[in-house]
Amino acid sequence: MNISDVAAGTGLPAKTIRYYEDIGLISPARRDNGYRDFSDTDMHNLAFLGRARSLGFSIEECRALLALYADRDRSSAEVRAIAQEHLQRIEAKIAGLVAMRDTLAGLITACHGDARPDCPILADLAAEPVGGATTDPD
Amino acid sequence: MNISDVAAGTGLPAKTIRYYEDIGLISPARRDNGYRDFSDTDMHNLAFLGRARSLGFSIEECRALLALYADRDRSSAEVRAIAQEHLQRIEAKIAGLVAMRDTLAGLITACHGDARPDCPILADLAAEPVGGATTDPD
DNA sequence: CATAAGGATTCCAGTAGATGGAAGGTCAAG
DNA sequence: CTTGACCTTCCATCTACTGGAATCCTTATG
Repeated sequence: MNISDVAAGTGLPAKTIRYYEDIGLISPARRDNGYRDFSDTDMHNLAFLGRARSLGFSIEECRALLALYADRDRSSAEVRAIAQEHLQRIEAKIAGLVAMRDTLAGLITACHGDARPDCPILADLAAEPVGGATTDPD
Repeated sequence: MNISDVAAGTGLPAKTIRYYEDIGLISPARRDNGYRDFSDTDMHNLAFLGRARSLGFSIEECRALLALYADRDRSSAEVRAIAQEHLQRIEAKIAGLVAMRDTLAGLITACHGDARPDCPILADLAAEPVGGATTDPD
């Protein structure tokens, strides 16, 4: 198969597929004319990579998962550990974003958003470390 | 003030402060010896930037917000628009991550995670477009 | 056979937002 | 004068691609 077939089959851009070869995630055969010649396995692995990436696994995690996938003697515990760690990072990211969202949503609600310059959003961003607490902590 | 004072005062690494100067977010004065000489305003602006960044605003949004902050004739509507747009991107990101998390959490729950190679996580990543439809499309 | 379109190839550069490190100038203390 | 802490610039690196240029290969058509 040519790269465009694989691109169509996996949904990955040809550029990305070449990149994945560059960084050693796949190693498709070459024809005499220099064209890559993808096997069904290559295609399958690329689809695997596409799905893993869409779940947010990093390239290095994808590399590890692909190796485990190829290893018939793997333990499911190894795979689970990678996924678990990734899940925790996602949870952390969600928590961070939710905190951002809540703050931001509060500020947006507080801002009248008209022609006047008065703006709680800027006021908050500009906020000096509050006078009250610093003046009389005890 | 020297850069390390501002770093301590804002919580931003000196490297980041230099970087912000590089990209034109701030332009501190220079002393004869070449050292940057930060004013209170510089410090204030850097703190502003730090807070805006921590709310997830992009550098370009920060630049816009800083300009609006400096503009006494701004309309709060402009600020609100930037924040609103940013909020929507955050919401979208959260939604994407929550979808990832749910899928991943489901797979992790399904995986026994022991010494056996059998693993629903890999099985899902490897999933071919289901056999049923492809075998008999007509 | 010439040619032109459409794929394929490689390689270089750029994206966001820093961060690490090397090489070297400066300053204050002893 | 030396030591060590601080400052400077510049270049490289990170993630995961993506865009574009220049060139080569294939296939169809006149």
